[in-house]
Amino acid sequence: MQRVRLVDVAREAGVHPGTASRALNPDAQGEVSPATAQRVRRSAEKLGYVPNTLARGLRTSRSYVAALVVPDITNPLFPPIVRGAEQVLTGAGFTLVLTDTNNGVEVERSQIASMRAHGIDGFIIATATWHDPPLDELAAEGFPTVLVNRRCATSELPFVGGDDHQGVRLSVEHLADLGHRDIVHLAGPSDTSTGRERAHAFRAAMRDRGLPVRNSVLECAGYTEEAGTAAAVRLLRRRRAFSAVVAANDLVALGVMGELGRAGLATPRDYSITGFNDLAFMDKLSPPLTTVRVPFTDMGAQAARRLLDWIAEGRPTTTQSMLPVELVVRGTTGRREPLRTST
Amino acid sequence: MQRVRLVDVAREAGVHPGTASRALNPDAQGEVSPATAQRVRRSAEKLGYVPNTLARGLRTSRSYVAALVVPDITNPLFPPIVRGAEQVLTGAGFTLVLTDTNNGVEVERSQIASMRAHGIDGFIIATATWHDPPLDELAAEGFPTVLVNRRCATSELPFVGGDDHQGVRLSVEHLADLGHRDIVHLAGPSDTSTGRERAHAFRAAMRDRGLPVRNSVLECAGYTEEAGTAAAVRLLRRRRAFSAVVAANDLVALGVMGELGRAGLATPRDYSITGFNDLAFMDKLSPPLTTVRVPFTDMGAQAARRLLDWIAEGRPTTTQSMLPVELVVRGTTGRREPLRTST
DNA sequence: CAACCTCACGCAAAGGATTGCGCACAGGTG
DNA sequence: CACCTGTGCGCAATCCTTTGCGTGAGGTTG
Repeated sequence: MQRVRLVDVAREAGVHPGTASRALNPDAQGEVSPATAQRVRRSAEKLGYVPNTLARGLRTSRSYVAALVVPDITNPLFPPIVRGAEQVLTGAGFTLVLTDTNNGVEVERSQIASMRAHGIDGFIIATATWHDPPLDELAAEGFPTVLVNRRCATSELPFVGGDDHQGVRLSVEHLADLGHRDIVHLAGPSDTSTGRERAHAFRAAMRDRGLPVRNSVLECAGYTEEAGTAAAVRLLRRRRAFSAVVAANDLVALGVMGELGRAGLATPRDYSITGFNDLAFMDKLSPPLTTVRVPFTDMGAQAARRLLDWIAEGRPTTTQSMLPVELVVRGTTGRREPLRTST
Repeated sequence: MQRVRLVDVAREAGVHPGTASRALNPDAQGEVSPATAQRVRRSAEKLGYVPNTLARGLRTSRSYVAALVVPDITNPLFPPIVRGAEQVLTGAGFTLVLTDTNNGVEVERSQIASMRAHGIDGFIIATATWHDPPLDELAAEGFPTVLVNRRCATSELPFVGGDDHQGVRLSVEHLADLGHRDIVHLAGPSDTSTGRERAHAFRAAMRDRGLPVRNSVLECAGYTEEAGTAAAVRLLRRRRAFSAVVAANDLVALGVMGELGRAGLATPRDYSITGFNDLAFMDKLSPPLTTVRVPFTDMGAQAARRLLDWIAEGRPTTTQSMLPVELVVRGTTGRREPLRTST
């Protein structure tokens, strides 16, 4: 275990533990003479003193630990967020605890409780659903919490995410510029803010371009490839013409492309499709996916900074912030060709 | 903060805090009458008591926190490991702290120190380099630590990884079966166990098939796409015939395919190539990558179990364990065609 | 020279849970 | 009825650091 305690350092330096504490604590520099401080620091170094963060936390009720809650770390959009947050946090002397709820709201609740018992200083939450009681509770208590990527309906918690509206608008306009009129949106689940807002933005963008919006939105069961596949099945079954699809995200797009491919439809020949997120390797598909790039690393980093600010200031500093996104045009979007309906 | 303390529960139940502690602690069930225990538990529930893990940890020097150290969470091979470990850990009432060293050995050292100051109970390390002093230190102190994916030369720390030998052997034999003789291995960095061992396995497998091994191994600077690109440049510059390459991992393979493609060489027409790891989306490339599938989620889970065992038993339970891997044959390997040298 | 101020440091409590030790009481035995 | 055993529980120390308060020495001012 940790053999050397503050007392040991104090004894070595010939001072009282309290003095040693002050000497080592930058915030209390003024309260101890430079000479003594120097001596204490030297002793600490000599003995290899490492403060016991638990004991400190017990006294100060500050643990310098922040928790990041993700729905599924295996989904490639989260690692960059984790990384961005981790860099900022450790840069500020904080430690990151990570928890993966496996998309379970019950797990989310219990994990949040457990983390709080561990005395963490704040949360970064990437699992927000549109109605999310545990988060409302956090918000009500004023516990430092910032939402990332997704937000929820009610709470006034600070949020940092990508500019979904802009991303969808860019996609729609790009497709419209290519001559597409019958564009469908395979929306994300409506219990997520991203699902709702992208769908909303889609309708708005379509209307602005004078394109038909009736029955142009299908909701997917999740942000997964399987959900995309299922949505594509429904899409084909409708026997309704479409020449382009705006997918809720890259994974959904992948599922759609797979299913449509099985039905004999190829992109960009038979239809155009856009994704969202620009996950790793999306440029290596064939054809490479046209999608919206979201600065996830920045998102994680910003969320962490917001959280740190809140912890330092004692109250939330900003509310919502949207990071700019960018449409990256690749191979899955092309000029609209004479319509071909499904088999 | 946490309003309700053990004292509050004790008062509510009309007992001494010490008794309340025992009543709530499963390990001390025998020391308190069932009736009292019942009453205390009821009070605890009624008040919504959540034990303060810091205070408990301070006394017991057990924090129920384990740390996972990865070199770069953004590398798609790590998220599954994280996930596997996280599931097992939280299942056992543990919390996972994650730290990303950004491939820096100095960061690794400081993070390990910082984590220990936080009183964590053990480490799962995925950053091991072949010579890794911080790990030797951990090993020497007998601090619960298990290595995952990579191990190091010296330490006797428990290790769980994929069966690199088997993976490489399967790749080589597959290529040999397709008629390839001039196979090169683009090895991983020799300061990683995976780099060394895959290279070793490659030579052994080649020899066993009676294939030439002289100058057949080139070391890459890292496990990245860029390193693969650089290696491919060197490969072409040698102007030495080859018809197949066994890449150190998928990322390297991707880099190689990119560079060789720029030189006018296509797979599987002009050369065959195998990867290692079977990252997400590798089946969606064109052509889809032939590679070795490694059970990363299991790996993470097993590593976590080993760690938990060690913590519970007070000493390491097993030493090395290799998980079986599997060659998944896809589109980047084909029959050897008449050789074409580079431009 | 006395009264007062400042600065540096010591003292001890606090933070919340665990646990070894010992006491008291209930039940059993001679 | 007296004594003994065992069980259930209370007491207080402990884990380690931080911090409000107090004290003494040394210096300044009237």
